[in-house]
Amino acid sequence: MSEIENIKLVIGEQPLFHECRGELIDRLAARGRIIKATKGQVFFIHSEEALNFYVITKGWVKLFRETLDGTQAVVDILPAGHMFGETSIFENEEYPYSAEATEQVEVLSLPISILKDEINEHPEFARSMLKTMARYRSQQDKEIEHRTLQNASQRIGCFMLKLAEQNSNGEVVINLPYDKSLVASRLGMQPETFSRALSKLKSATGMKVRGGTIILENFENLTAYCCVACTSHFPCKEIA
Amino acid sequence: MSEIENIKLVIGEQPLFHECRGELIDRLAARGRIIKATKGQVFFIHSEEALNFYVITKGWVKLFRETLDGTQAVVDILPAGHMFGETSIFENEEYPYSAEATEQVEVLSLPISILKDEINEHPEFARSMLKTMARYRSQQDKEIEHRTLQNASQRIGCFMLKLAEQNSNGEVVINLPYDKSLVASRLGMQPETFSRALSKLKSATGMKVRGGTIILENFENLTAYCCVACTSHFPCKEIA
DNA sequence: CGAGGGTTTGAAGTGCATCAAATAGTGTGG
DNA sequence: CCACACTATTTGATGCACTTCAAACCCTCG
Repeated sequence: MSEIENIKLVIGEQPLFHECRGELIDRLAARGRIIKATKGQVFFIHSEEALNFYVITKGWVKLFRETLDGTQAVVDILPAGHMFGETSIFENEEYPYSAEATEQVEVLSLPISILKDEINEHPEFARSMLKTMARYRSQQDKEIEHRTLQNASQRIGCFMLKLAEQNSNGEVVINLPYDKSLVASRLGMQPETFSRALSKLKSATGMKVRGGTIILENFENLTAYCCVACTSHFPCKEIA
Repeated sequence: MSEIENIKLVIGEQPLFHECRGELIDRLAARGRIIKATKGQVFFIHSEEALNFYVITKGWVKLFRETLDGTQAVVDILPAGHMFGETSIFENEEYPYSAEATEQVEVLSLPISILKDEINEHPEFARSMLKTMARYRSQQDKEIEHRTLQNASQRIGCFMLKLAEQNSNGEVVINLPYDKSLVASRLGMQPETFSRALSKLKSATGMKVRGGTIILENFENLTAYCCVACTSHFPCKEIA
């Protein structure tokens, strides 16, 4: 498959571009570039001039900001299928955070100017962007809430619930998508705290932990533990 | 002035409606209602069906969510000129939080269906909503960051910086817009913590506190203290 | 003046961070 | 396939920041 065809495919899978005509897809694809990155590679840094936005096609990308003394705050860690850097159109053309690969990552880079034109010219596109943004916003709202109402173990449990799948035995299986210390930073805690909080969670819910795989008899053990300190009702995995 | 005229005036002042033609303003005004509320009065509660959105014309409105046991997380506290409940169009027609008056408050209530129509029919409107939402989002992002990187005193200082005005003597004057305990909840801390953190801030920066009024020799004392633990550079009061 | 909220202060407890060190896990080259 | 090097994770000990509960204080307003 040619690179262009590949790019078209990737773009076509984006919910944001679902309502777009083929003509736009062609235009985007013509100017897109696939970038392969290895762990730690930086795509752009905070407040740099924003020329491109990115669509993740493989791996996980960490968004973060850091203070002068190097302490960093993780904004989010995004999986394949998500975009980043696209909000720069609203932020004086500057990236609002830094972005780096957490492992072997593949992204599609697209010029941000196209986005802007598209918003102005195609109302359906603006609408679909509005929807995407609203969804993300309500997720971030919840994030703030969790940081104030939940303790470390509950945040971990809540994070797991969003990843949980029920297997054929009726057991709940959870696979952490990346390193524990990365999960820790995503949840705003130290790796040491994560480790200790996880063992507390383990003894509270009877879950079995082996590396990044967690097995649990049923959801209830976990929801009873976590969702007490949350204002939403389980099931709440409206990530889509 | 008639109520309708009054309502039109209020709507006209909303950045969100700046680009809208008079015809829409008329339509909105015809269906708007002014509501006066006293302290503690609830406009709507979390997950209730969303029929109206609101524009604050006087006073402050607290947005919050609460867990089953009554613990509450303050999402935001909004001043006159801001809207709330408007994001429900993207949240299955449910309010994503509860809203109550923090004091004597006046709001304009408008049917949410109009918003939805407007987005679909007028691209400029969708764009302006997109911009509003993006701005708010970057604010909330910063909020998350502050909760992880700043301690209580720094959060208070940062909150003050956004309210600071320089007076004719070159002094910096800050007036807390509402009760200290409300500020505390807005910043995600207990009133007691606020009180103690404020005195620490006082001795660290040499500020003078009398009730809700704070006077400071210059910005630098405060920025040096707070902005160390932030990834943005002062001045950062891009609230608009 | 007195009632009631808001605010401050004190004492004690909890949770998370930090620093340091041990252990488990992973991938590499021999 | 093993040993080594390196990283991720766990564990321990200690300290600090914030919370909690309790009580005093202050301020305002009827």
